[in-house]
Amino acid sequence: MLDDRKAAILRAVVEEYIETAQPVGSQHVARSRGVQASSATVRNEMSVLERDGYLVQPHTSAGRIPTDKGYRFFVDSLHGWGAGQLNPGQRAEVKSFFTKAHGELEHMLSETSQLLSRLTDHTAVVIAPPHEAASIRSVQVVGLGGRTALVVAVLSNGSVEKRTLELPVRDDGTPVGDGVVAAASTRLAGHLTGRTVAQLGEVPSTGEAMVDALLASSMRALTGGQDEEGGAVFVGGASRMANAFDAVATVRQVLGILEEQFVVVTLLRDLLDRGLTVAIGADEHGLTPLAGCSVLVAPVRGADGQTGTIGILGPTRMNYPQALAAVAVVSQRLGRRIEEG
Amino acid sequence: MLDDRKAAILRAVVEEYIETAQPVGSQHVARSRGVQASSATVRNEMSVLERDGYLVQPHTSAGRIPTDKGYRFFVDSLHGWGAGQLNPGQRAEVKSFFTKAHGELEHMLSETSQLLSRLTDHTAVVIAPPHEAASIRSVQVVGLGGRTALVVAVLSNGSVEKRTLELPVRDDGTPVGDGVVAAASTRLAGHLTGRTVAQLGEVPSTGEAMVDALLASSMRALTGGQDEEGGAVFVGGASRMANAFDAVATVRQVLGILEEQFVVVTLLRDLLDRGLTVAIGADEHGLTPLAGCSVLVAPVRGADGQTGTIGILGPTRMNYPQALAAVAVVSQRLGRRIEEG
DNA sequence: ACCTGGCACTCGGTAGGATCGAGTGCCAAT
DNA sequence: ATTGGCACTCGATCCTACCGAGTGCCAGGT
Repeated sequence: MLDDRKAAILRAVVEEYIETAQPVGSQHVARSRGVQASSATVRNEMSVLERDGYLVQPHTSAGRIPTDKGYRFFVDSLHGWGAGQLNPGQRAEVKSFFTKAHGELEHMLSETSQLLSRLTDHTAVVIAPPHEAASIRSVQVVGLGGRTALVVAVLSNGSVEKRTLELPVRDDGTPVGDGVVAAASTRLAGHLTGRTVAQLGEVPSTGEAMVDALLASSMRALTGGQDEEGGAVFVGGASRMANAFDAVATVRQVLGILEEQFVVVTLLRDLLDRGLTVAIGADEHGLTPLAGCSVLVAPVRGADGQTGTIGILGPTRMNYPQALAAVAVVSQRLGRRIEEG
Repeated sequence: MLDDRKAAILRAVVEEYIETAQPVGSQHVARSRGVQASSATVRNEMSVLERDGYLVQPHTSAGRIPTDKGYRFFVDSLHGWGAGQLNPGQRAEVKSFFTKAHGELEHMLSETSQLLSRLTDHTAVVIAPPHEAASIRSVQVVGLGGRTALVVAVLSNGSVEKRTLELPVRDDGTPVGDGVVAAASTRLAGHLTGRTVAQLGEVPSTGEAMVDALLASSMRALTGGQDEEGGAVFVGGASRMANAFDAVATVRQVLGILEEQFVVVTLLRDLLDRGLTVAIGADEHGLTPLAGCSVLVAPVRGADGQTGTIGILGPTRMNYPQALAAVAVVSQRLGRRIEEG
């Protein structure tokens, strides 16, 4: 693909550009270790790299900047060679975070997104594991006093799903009473407890019309709301996006995307499905408003093979080794932590 | 305080500055309707207004810009005179939103924050009503399979509280079984159902040690986590903050504040307590990182006298009449909607 | 055949200077 | 007390010159 020297030069350019955000010239590259050549030679090589699409010049007689393809080569060559390490302070931070972590899953995931953001100084995203595989530990129908009731399901992974529904009304126009609600509740519990969310099945008729009606709407509520497709999204450190770009318009655009949870979830899931861990630029992740951004993902494997997702979003010129290391270690420890419950 | 002409001039300056974001000069003011004077007179008046702290000049021989004090006078004079109206399109949007609104409270509040943000083109905040006043409709302890269990409480306002806890262990080191969990669950339900969250009281001893231990830790979990003080925070349209300022550093700072839920909640609650509906600049809202920002709040009164909060956050040079109108109508309709359940 | 030092050239960025014009402050006249 | 007039200020804009990092290319060396 690229001979050793070209690769070394390209790596040097990427590294320096990531650090300085300035176009890098042949002299700097020639001086950098790992490259054994005069600036003139480097110039020649760089012009070839440019012709091959790894570098661009912002304008004639300026240094070179990596293209998305350039970054891609960089991270690929990185991937093989063993990623970077977190510095000791960060390692300690991660460790103390996960030993102190406790309480609600949601809360912990939210905190995790902030941790990851702090580690990388970029925006982090954490997506809770979907609960398709989880089994139902308890279901309950609770009347709320008015015409409305709530179906509450507790899942084996500790999450709680709830749906509101309208109580069926009797012929005289009044909603059904506590007795009917209780009957439906126990019957629902009897038939659904232990099943997985994915396969709820049917609850056989009781013979009592009102109870059946309530059961039906409960089931509808439970299965209906499910289409959210995967768990909640936690975005941490969105404000750090403002460090990444100096055009306020760009910041706006990126933040706009981050507000659309659906888009974010789809993006990360899609990348995982494609087996990518890092997507560089719009060509790879497919979101034109995120041109100039890279996305980094990792699955979080807990028990039961259910997987959550974590990722970070930053400018294409981000510190990939550091970010990859952070994502890797956090995904690993978070997975372990979830497994423990 | 200010004679009529000065007031009119000040108003004219504020209005034009809000619209154009440019320092406004005496000629523009003289030409604006509501002011009957030559530009020379306006100049004299404006220099008085500047001496009194209502206006500033960014630099000599430039137009004037309102100070926070100037904005304050403006919104006060507005307040008396009857705020602005939403335009018909926006009215329609609000109406259709609240007729279509359905489902989970949380989901609706989140959507509402986005609605409010869309209406005002600023960042909106919605805080769910605290559930101190709500009564408990159902409590349940559910074992999760490992050493952990979940206490789930359904409240009369439709919200669900859950806390994880460690199951007590028997002498032989194994966690207590389903029987104990069930016993604790029913006992808990018996004693707490119907009470308000604020006054949970004590659950009398059962005589069985394991059950008592589980009851105790359940109660600790229920009362302990309560300190979150008020409901969840929903921030809508944070990305619009990037429209308000063109210094990326400012945007960063403001977004940073928005990420600290506690600060946001405290801010809005504090303003409500002080009886303010609009706080202009750091002097009034007290957050130096939000210098150059105004905060607009309104309570959302639902049933039971429990109140949520909505607010918007924007640059001091925001369209106050429009924003006030939007906040007012949304708070009103949201309150009504919540009351209905 | 490949590197490398040397050299002319390019072009963005910065600094200095001239000009423009919106806006002010002040004064004298009404 | 108000207003027209006038000199003055000062940011914004434009132009020019210049600097320097960087390039492309060539000719000489290994």
